[in-house]
Amino acid sequence: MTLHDTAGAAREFLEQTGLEPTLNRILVLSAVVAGQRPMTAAEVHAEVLREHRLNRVTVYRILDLLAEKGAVNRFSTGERAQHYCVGRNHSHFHCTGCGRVQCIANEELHFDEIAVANALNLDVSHVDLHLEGLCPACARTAG
Amino acid sequence: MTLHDTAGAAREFLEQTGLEPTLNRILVLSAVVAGQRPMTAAEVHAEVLREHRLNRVTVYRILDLLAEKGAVNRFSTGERAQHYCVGRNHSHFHCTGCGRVQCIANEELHFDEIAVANALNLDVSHVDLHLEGLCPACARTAG
DNA sequence: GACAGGTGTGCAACCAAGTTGCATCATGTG
DNA sequence: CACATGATGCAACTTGGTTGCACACCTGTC
Repeated sequence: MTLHDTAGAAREFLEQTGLEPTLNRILVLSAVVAGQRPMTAAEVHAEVLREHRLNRVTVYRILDLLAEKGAVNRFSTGERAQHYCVGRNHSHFHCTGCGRVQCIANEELHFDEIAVANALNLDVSHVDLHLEGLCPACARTAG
Repeated sequence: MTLHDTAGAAREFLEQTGLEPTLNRILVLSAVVAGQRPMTAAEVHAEVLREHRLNRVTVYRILDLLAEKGAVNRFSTGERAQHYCVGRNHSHFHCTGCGRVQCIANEELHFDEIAVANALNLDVSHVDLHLEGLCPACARTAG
């Protein structure tokens, strides 16, 4: 998948959300959508740079905006950099061997996000389940 | 609870784990144990400094060591600083209003950490459930 | 067409959290 | 005592992210 494949949807989303669909925003959102796994801001920047030059500060600002509008999820793996991805009802597996992060459907984990959010008498707006361990490839090498 | 109340147990833990029970280590571990909620490295440092001077780098190194040995949990809230706490089978609630973080028993959330860890055919060593929202006090102010 | 106001972007400087390299000190062992 | 080992302090550095400010561009009004 390339940025071009996802640019249309990205543009559409921006318009619907009332954000001006500037080229930078379209490309940043497209990059996140096109990415096969959660990406850091630096990775998004590098990806967009392949076809259009823009400042890294702009990437941060756009990602902030998109996260705030709910277009992308922002989460932290415990490493320094935040990660960004799209989609709902999933959690993240972080391989401590190679550092890669992947999304895993909550269904597959038999994890009910809503139930957990409602279990407390607290105003929970966001639930984030983070799994850490070794991916199959790293487990083979380590084992 | 003060550092002195927890120092004995801290010393004992260090000895059992084969770590030299230096004063710095005892005080750092005591501070985390005595803390009512998860603390950042800077908070631990400040707490220990109240009664004994030590370098912030030493705090980072000791916390690393303790996390590695399993004496403390290290986790990330999405803010920049890592948080440290003790105890097992609990998750964390992060108030986006006041920034405070608190531990919540997994039982109370009806969350089965082990089941989630075993749901996948992956080598999961660590599960971390992060809840975000408004604590009662902040919800009152905001609402 | 001139001009005001708002928004998006670039650039340089900055900041906070954490890390690294190296000197020093304490402790233990032959 | 000589030497090795581990803990600590200190300064410098790195990384990811943020801020302040200038400028470009668009839109609406006169």
